[in-house]
Amino acid sequence: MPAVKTLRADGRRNRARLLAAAAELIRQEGAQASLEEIARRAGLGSATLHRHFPSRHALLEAVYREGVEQLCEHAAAQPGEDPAAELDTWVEDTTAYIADNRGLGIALLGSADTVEDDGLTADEICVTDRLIDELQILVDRAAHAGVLRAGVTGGDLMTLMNAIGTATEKDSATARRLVRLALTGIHPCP
Amino acid sequence: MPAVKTLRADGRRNRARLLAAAAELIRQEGAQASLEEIARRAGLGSATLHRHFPSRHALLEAVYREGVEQLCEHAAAQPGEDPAAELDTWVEDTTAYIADNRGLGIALLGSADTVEDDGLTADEICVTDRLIDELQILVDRAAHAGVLRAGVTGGDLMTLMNAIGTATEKDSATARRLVRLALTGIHPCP
DNA sequence: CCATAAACGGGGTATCACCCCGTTTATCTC
DNA sequence: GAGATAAACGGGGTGATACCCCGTTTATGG
Repeated sequence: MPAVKTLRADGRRNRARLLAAAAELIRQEGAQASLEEIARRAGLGSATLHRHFPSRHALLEAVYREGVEQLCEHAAAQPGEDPAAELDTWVEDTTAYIADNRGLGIALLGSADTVEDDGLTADEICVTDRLIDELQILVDRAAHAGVLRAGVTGGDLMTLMNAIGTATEKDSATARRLVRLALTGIHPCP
Repeated sequence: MPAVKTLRADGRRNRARLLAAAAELIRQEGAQASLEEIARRAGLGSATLHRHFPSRHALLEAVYREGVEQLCEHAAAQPGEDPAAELDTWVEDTTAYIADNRGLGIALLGSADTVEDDGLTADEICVTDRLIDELQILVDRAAHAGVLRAGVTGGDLMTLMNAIGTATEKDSATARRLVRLALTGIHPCP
């Protein structure tokens, strides 16, 4: 028997429907979208939503994770030659994604301290780690090439990305411009 | 008769109580604090709160404005000699303030598009303008001194400040570090 | 001091998050 | 393949909330 509990077939299917409906509504209305409406659009009862995702935070986290996976695959598919440009591009693309998916980042960051349920934090860290792991590879490479200001961490950039992406909701062009602005500061001057 | 309608004495007093209660609760619970609870703490009925502030956005905006006034006075009281350092300090201080007053910035930025009431936008622009006016003086001075990268506007910095301040809620030390990180990019290299 | 309009707040409605618990359904065993 | 078993479901209840109607109280100016 597997260590991780496996969902029943209908459970998996309904969970996927909920995630799809949530992603759609969140893109339209932001992270405070009605959970009832999400369940309604998925054609399921609200109790089912709450069983799969015990809190709003858990649902947001799951939606976020899906996008993150896509981003990571996208990033992995584009190995660049210039470490600085590679880092910049990844950070810029990821920030634009966060901007396009309104409020996900801040909802995750901001509700971390209000989460009182145990066990949930583990999952959350998992997602952040997935992103930071990917980012840290680029950060290390840039640092090794000497094109990164000392003391800059993957976590710093992660927070910055979340910040800019969230503040420019639905306006990924501005997000890109601002992140580029902020990024020019992380490279030592020629 | 004055063009602006003046409030009755009790109206002014109760409005002030509501603002004080709102500022306190928002500092504790963030921008999604219960409006009923704010009215309760002010010792007033919820209808009174809704009469003074027709939407959550209007209330947040009023609370924000008070803090902004203080910030502007604080900034005006410290005329520096180095334009670059002066700009940096103002941006850093203001960002730290935003961080300390959880979610105010993003709540204002993010709900701008959901506001359907007319006339409200005018007030909102007013507050943003007050801050940007102050900022633009510093930006212009830095630009004139040649210590500002071309194309950087007061609005860019404003969004960046809101972004970082909001993402680092309650952690103004991190806010300061990140804003300093982002800022080093806005000055041309020596 | 009185008339008038401004300001108030109790209580209504609608919506929401979240949960209980009886019902349906997938899956496993024989 | 049929029945046992537990997993998954969802109708509907609870309590809290945002927001508003409307009868009552109170400030203010003549």
